[in-house]
Parts: sequence; C-alpha cells; structure tokens
Amino acid sequence: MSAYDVAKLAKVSQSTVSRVLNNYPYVKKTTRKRVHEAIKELGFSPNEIARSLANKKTNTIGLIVEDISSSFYSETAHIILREAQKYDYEVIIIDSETDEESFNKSMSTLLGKRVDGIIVASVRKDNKNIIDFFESGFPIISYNRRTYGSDNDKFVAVDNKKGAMQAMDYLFDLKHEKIAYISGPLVYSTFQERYEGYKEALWNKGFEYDDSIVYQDVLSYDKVFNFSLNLMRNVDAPTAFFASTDQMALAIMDAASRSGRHIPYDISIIGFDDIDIASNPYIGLSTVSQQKRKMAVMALEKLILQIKGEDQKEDSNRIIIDSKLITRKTTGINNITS
Amino acid sequence: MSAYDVAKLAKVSQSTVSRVLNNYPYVKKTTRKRVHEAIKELGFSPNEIARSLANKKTNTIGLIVEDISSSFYSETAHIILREAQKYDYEVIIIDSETDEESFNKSMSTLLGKRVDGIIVASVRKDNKNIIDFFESGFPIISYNRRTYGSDNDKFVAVDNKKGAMQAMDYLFDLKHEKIAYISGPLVYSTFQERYEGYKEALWNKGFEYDDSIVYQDVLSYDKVFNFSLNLMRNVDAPTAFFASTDQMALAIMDAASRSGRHIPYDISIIGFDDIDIASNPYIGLSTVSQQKRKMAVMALEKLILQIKGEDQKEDSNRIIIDSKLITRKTTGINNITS
DNA sequence: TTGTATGCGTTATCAC
DNA sequence: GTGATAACGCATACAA
Repeated sequence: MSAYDVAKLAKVSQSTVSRVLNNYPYVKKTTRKRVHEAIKELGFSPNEIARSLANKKTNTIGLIVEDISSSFYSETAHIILREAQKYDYEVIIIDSETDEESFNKSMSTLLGKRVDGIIVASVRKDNKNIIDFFESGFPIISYNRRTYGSDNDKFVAVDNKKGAMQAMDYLFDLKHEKIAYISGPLVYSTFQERYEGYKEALWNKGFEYDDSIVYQDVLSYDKVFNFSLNLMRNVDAPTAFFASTDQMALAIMDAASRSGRHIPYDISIIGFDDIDIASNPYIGLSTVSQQKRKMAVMALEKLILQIKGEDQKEDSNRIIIDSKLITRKTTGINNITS
Repeated sequence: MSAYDVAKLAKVSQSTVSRVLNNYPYVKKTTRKRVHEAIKELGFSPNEIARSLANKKTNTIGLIVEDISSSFYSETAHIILREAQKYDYEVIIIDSETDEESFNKSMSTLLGKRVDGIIVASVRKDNKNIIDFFESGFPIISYNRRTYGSDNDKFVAVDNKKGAMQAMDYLFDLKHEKIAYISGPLVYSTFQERYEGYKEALWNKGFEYDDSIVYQDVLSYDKVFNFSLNLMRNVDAPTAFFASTDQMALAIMDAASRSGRHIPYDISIIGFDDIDIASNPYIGLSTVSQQKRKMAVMALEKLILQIKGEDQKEDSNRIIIDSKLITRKTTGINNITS
C-alpha cells in the first residue's frame, strides 16, 4: 500500500497526500481532513525508505562502539538512544573492534545506509581514516576517546590528564607514596592522557616513576588480577592502586581480597569512569567521574548541529569536560608504617 | 555520485554496473573488470536506500529493549549485534518503556523504516498489540520475556519456573527454611513464572507461603535495599534471600553488609540471570543462569529464518532453554540455630 | 489550493 | 552478454 491508495480513497492526487503528510500549510481544510480519514481507514504509514531516497536524509545516525556490553558504552549508548528519540532520530549501532580495518568496514556500511551522521565512541588515537571524514565535512564526532593529528577533529571527552592527577593527589593526601598504576592500551587517547597524568602527579610530588609497579597492557581481568596479586605479595607492596578504568579496579579489588587485604585499611584502590556498579554501596569504588550523561548528550547535540548545518565556526569542536573526583569506600588513609 | 557515473566511466550501461554489483554471472570478464576499476577509481559505494526501495528489503532488523544500560540487555544486545553482522544485517536499537503506548510507537517507527524483522527483548505478558504481529506473519520474535494468549507467538526464553525451583531446592539443601523472595513486576512473564516456581518449591517441601517475606514491586535498588534491611533487623529474619534478578541480589548483598551480616555465614543470597558482574570473584553471586548467549543467538537465528521464509512449520516457535544453577560464594549452609 | 510530471538510485523484465 | 525502460514510494518544481 502506498500514498496512491490513500489518494484514490480521498479522491485527491498523491502529491496532496504527500502535502498533508508533511504539514504543508496551503491545503484546504476539508481535503486535509479527507486525506487524514483515508490514512486512518487504510492504516497507512509512509515508507520512510522512499522518503529518504527523495529527501536525501534518513533521520538515522550511526553509533560505533567497541563493546556494547561494557558498562561505559552501554550506559552512554542508553543516553544517546533516549536523547536521539527526542530529535526524531533512530540509531544504528555497530559493535566492532577498533582496528583500522574494522573501523573502515563499519564506516562503509553506515555510509552505505546513508546515515545522516556518525558518533564514534572508541577511536584509536592514530586513526587516519576518521581524519578524512573530519575534513570532508560529513557530520561525525567522537566521544570518550579522541584522535590526534587533525585540525578539524571533533570530539567531546573528559580532561583525562587532570582526572588522573586528581586521583593521584587525593591518594597523596591520604599519605600514600607508593602507588601502582594500571593502564590500558596507549593506542587510546584516554589511556595515553591518564598515564601522563599519573606521571606528572608523581613528578610534581618529587616521587620517582617506578616501572615495576605500572601495568600497561590489554584490558584483561585476569591479567590485571595476576599483576596486582603479584605486587601485593611483595614485602613492600604498593599501598594504593590507581586503575585507569573501573573495570580494572574491580579486578584489583578481587586481588586485594584474595591476598587477604582489607580495603581500605590495608590498601586503597581508585578507578576511572564511574560506571554504575561503582556507586553500588557494596562495591563503593572511589573513582574519577567522566560525567557520562553530559558527555553523551553533548556528543549527540553537537552531531545534530553539524547535521543541520547550524554549527557555528566560533563553536569549539573540541569539548573537554571537567573530571570529578568521587570518593567512596575503597580509599583511605595509609596505615602501613614503612 | 551514482551508478550512472560508474557506467559512464566504464563505458557500459547502468544496468551492467548493477549486474556486477550483484555478482550476476553472465557478464563478460573484461567488462566486469572495467566496471570494478571504475568503481574503485570513483570510490563508489551503492546507495543502500535506493537498493532497499527497489528490493523491498533493508537488511536491517530492529531490536526493542527496555534499557540498554541494564546488564542483561546490553550483554544480549552485544551478542545479537555481533551475530547479525555475520548475516549482513544492521540493527536499529530502540530503547523505550514497555507500556503499550511506547511499544506501539517503537513498532511504528521500526515498520516505517521497513526493517526486515524485529526482536523484542521485553514485552509485557498481556501485550495485545504484538499478538497481531505474530499472527500477521511479519517476522518478529521476543526473547527473555514472552506474551500469553496467542497460538502463534514466537519466543525464546529460559525455563523460569524450573530455574526458580532449582534455586529454592538448592537453598533447601543448605538447610534454609525461611527464604525471602524478591520479585519484579508480575506484568512480565519472567517474574510471573519465577514467582510460581518459588511458591511451588515451597509447597513441595510442605512449607507455608509467608507474604511478609515476599517483595513484589518495581525493580528499584533502594526499595529492595530497604525491604531487605527491614527484614534482616527482625529477630527471626530469613536466613536466605532469593532475588528474581541479579541486580536486586546486589541490593540485598548491600543490605546484608549494612546490617552487619556476613555472607554466606549469616545469610545466603541467590540471584537470577547470571549477568557478567555476578561472576566477578569479588561479588561471586550464586545465581540461575539464563544462558544469555544461547538465548540471544537463537532469537536472532529464528528471526532470520522467518525473514527468509525458511522457518518450517514443524519447528517450534516457542523455544525454552534450560536454566542452570550456578553456585558461587553468596550461598552457604544455614548456621542459624532456631 | 491542487494536479502533473520528474527525479531520487537502484533492481528487474524485456528485448536485441 | 548487454542496454533500454519500467517500477519502487515518495517529494517537489511547475502549471493550472
């Protein structure tokens, strides 16, 4: 069934049906009513595909995510989905790896579907391909992780370096001096910058960087668990652990209890992200908040401005959100007398 | 840029371009090569929207979810997204409430976009609207929660009642006799059936159903926390809690530690779902597994069979997956002498 | 205020 | 093997 059927029933032309569908003002009231009745009678709903073809816009956006089952992504995706509804956009989510080949494939299928814009939740910092899109003017924005090397990049992210320094300074305030750091892959700007924050905080305090208490590898629960457990078994184990994600902090907490440590009396742990489970009182993880909601909402709004061509040149395309230290129950004063 | 540009460059007609795009066999090798070269030179990628209009299929499916940030949904969505890629389907995710009005709205926009099929993660058991779709033959399937009242319904779900009984029997084996039950809204088949399992397990043992130790309300962390904490403060508090979701079990664990109880020595807690965090050794929640992966994969496969019209009449459209009891560290023998 | 005709970028049916 | 040409279901410029 098409608009022609409606037209026939309402005794008008298909163009008139189209006009009432699009609220074109100059349609006689009575014919508008006839058309509406015909639509209802037939249960007609316009074919958005055909509409998109004629319009050259699909009212759908793409969201490329690394792993939607991971808390940070699912929580921000939730916000984006709900928010997009308000603007009448649907969203196609692509869940794929971040290597350049996978990324290109995701972009191709999204562009094939002619989405109006794309949000990328997880780029690698050296992704060259996305830069071409930034410069092409196609509506696209990344959040959480950013890319380097383009003057036209668009992203919204927390101040990762500052956030890391906040966490470190807080641990220093609690009299911790030997602080282990658990980093994710440095191919991501988030980890790169948090790592810099860790080092700079150390430097500011005059402490030396100790490679042996720094983990820098893939985000694997088991690997982080083992690394932490090993450290904890040393006589002069670190008194505090700073994890670059909450997920990893969970693994460290596990290692702590496995090693017989009591949090936060024997050991302090702080994370980064503030995923939902962190605020669970049973976990009560101290962490650095990314302000997920703000981040997700701004990414979407900025994208829509681009789509509508309303983004002002004066507006910055690089939005940096303030990090926020959140102290809960996994951090405490250092009781280890050394 | 369109296939016409490619055609011009390759000195063929647009139809021939279409033929090589679709791997139509009877195209001369040399012209096929010329077309491929032209495509590459122009960086052409076919407009899937136009293709969909001509084809009457979009190669995209819809997924209606209640809250993608909730573990169970994000974890199953992850599986569905990854799996759909293999079949060359994209997926539009709609995150919305489950009341009939919201549901109808979600369906309308999905049908407007002409998706090839729809997966519904969270229907209410009395949803009448979805029944019309089951009976219309439009490819649609629900997972996790089902609907009652249609002979043509299609779903894949765990055996919720049996799962609940497994949990209860396990607690009975651990010498628990007074077991509180935390239920979600009975408008969902999952909670309805788990509730029945709870009662039937009680009945089988000859224990009486005690309304005062049963929570039956919305899924709210705070409400469950308070309810549990109140119970625990009684002199003859339940020695075990059975939560109808892992999320709620987390709230109960919180209440337990708040009330000074040690899990599992003073109190046992068991959940339902087996979300990822449950297996975190720091949490170590005993639970009933829904076999998420199996469930998600089957829902998608069944849907695709429907789309391709290959679903055999002999096949059952009601797939019930076995529940699996998973014992971890939140359950133990009852030490309370009564 | 409304109808006619054309285009959007494909696929598919015919001819040649 | 390949090229016209008519759909697909709408939006829209142009006429009337």
